[in-house]
Amino acid sequence: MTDEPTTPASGMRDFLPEQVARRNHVFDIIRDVYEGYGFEPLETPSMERLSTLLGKYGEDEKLIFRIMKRGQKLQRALDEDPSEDELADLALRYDLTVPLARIFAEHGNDFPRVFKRYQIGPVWRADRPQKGRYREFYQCDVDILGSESTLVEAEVISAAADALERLGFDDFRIHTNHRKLLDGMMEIAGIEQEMRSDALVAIDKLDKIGLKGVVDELDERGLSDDAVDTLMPMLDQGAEADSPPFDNQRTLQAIADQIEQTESGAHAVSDLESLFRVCEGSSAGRHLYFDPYLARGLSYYTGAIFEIRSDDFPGSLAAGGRYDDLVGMFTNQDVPACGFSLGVERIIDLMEERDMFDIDETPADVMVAVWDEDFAADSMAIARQMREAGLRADLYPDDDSGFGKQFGYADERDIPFVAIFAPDEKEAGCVAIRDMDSGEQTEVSREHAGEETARLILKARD
RNA sequence: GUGGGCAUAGCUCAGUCUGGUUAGAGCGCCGGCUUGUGGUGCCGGAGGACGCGGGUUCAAGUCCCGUUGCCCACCCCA
Repeated sequence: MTDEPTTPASGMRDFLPEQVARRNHVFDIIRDVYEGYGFEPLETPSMERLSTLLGKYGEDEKLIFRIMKRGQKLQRALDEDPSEDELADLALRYDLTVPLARIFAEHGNDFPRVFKRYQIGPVWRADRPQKGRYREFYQCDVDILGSESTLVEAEVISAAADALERLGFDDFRIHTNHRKLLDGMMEIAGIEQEMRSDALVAIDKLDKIGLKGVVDELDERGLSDDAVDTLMPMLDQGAEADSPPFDNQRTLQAIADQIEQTESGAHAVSDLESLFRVCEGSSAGRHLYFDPYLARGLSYYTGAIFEIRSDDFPGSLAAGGRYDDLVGMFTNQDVPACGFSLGVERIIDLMEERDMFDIDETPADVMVAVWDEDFAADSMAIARQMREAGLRADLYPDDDSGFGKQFGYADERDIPFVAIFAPDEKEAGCVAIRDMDSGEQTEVSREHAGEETARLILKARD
């Protein structure tokens, strides 16, 4: 006995078989939907060079899990009063988007002119854990590189909306805004460039701290009263009821007149108009909610931005947007890009809370019992016949237990049938198949035990 | 990085405020009733130096200080 901890490291989780089954169920549906849109799978390593990740995320960079240099390099670094970043040369990936930009910069010529990819995998953030927030969590990303059309925005949010609907969600909103719209507003309000990201953070909090809260926070962050007085009414023209049906076009028009005097504002209005129009034909359409207060923290977004929210969950279930300059940070070429990421952990948490899982978690279709040591080879042979007939067959893992114990084991694992081959059955040349639900036993021939059992089970399921 | 809450059996928790004989419950686990047959029932059993360290006291699971871990909130984010 030692006092070594047995819980996973902070913010990390173990998954028991039942949980894995549920998670896989969710991943399977999402993958199926994404592939249905023609997205191709792409995988990148869990670790990246630290320099690849630095400078892409803004403030959040401090949450990147750094990996220390090793051996002599570490010694050398230690010798010269190093900063945290000088001690590390690698890092766990912080999201799936920046690695995508890197791989596109490397392999761009190998991809089609417009490249649609999806990726499902874990990412790591050194955040303090909290409800719906983990240090290791899966993201399910779709991204389209190489097109400036708003059709691309429409595709990625539709894929996400379809996936959510397939998982059983209905009451979610896709909050939509545009970085350039916010830029235009801030320009009109005379907010200098270096204040703008601060302003965005405050604006983004509307749903949490309310209108007055936003005004106070803008004030605290050092914006002039003039700027705040100009900015807030513009934002507020966009305020509409946050339940469907949403009249996004009208909301946009209310803002457009003023905002179109700036170049970026005009660009944003035209983008959003086009997006709203295109989406009318998509599954995202009825969920789309133009929200001028949506800002988003990540610094790489350049155009439309999105966040999916449900009233039952604090924070967002999914997020994304256009990031036309990210690939350019790795190579000279300009590659327009837009992506969307489902926060599956939060989706799964919410599904657990709402008891939305309804899946068959049985680990096997049938368990083959073992009478004694002398019958063990026969039991193995029967299990093999069952598997060859396409059944998931489990073999009782011991040869000296009574049937009572063996049935208990099958019952505990929710295995619906038990196959029995003991002296009586051997005598009769049969295998007894016990229905664990009813207790009824049916005999199948020893020779064709596989197919006959498969038929029997199939029939019982109807 | 900041604030708050919690830590007692394998699990979920009572007991702590108002210190005092062998620390409880439910569930789970093991055995028996049931030597070719489970689930339900009845009977029995195992399992805890009360997170860790120190202090106060005749006496600490209970009060005080520290520490670690987890959870929740803030910041920020999927």
